[in-house]
Amino acid sequence: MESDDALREALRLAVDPPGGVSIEALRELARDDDATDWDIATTAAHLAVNPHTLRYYERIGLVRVTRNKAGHRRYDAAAIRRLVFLTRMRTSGMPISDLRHYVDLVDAGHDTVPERMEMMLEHRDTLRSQIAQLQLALAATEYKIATYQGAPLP
Amino acid sequence: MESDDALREALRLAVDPPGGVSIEALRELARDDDATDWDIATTAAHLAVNPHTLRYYERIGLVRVTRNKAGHRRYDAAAIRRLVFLTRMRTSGMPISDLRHYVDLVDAGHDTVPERMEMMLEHRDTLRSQIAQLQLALAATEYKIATYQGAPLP
DNA sequence: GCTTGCCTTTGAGTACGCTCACACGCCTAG
DNA sequence: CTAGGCGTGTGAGCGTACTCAAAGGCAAGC
Repeated sequence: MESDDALREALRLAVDPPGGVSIEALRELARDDDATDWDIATTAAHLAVNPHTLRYYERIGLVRVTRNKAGHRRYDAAAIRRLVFLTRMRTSGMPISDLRHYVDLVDAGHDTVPERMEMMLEHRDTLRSQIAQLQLALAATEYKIATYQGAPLP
Repeated sequence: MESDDALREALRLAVDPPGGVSIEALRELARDDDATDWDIATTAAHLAVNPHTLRYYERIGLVRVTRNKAGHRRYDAAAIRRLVFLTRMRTSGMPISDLRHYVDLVDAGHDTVPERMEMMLEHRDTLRSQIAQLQLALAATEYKIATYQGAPLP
């Protein structure tokens, strides 16, 4: 039933919000475990990033990706999960250097959990103030809109 | 009462949130109108930007700034208001090129109100999805934190 | 008078995060 | 068998938005 899979894939791509893999797609990837590894194009499409970016992330050590016998990248569920996390952190403004440090900590094992938590706590604060800033900007924008709607004022 | 002013200024600087002039400070600036123009250092401090950035914004035509007889910039209430708006738009990700276009429209007069409103409507949408993205990132971050707190899990 | 410090202009330099060019390899369809 | 399409690694290039360097001016305090 290959066309069935293709159809489901197309539907999923059409439905998923831009800029993120859906939770459902991720869950499905986790369910059948190792059979459904994605190639670089599929992965890039789901994550809404450039395939070049995925190669770049691997080059700088953010993810390790296995290869098939042709030497092509195959992204398994663990890699996708990490990439989802990484792209979320990136789109929320965490610098690449911090992410490199973070994955180094992950690779170093359980002893680094306190430092990782410290990083996440700090990022949480950053995110909260970012959201607050954006809400101010949104208010300013809506104020302008209201002004333009209300009066022919400059 | 110059030391009084200085004291109030210091207090205001201490209290204002980083990354923004307070509404109160702006209102006061508007109240006594032309007497309280700010120099570049004061303006930069209130807007939480580098003085170099203010010169840059003027250079590329985002603001017009008057000079005192020594040739130094003096930011009046109108300039500050525009800069507050500009920095809000910048911190919320509007590109400089769009801002240039926007101020050109403002300078071109009332006829451009529809296009300006169009820009603001579009930016409002951008902001809303940005906020949604950040809230996803916040949820992911809080999930990590909870994981690290709950179990000594990777 | 001279130093100190903040200001001026202009052109150049930097940081970041991709993004691309190039030269080549594998696999499938016609 | 060969052409098309997608993949590979590596070094170089790019866009954005600042950020700084250099050379000099003015004004107040010692």
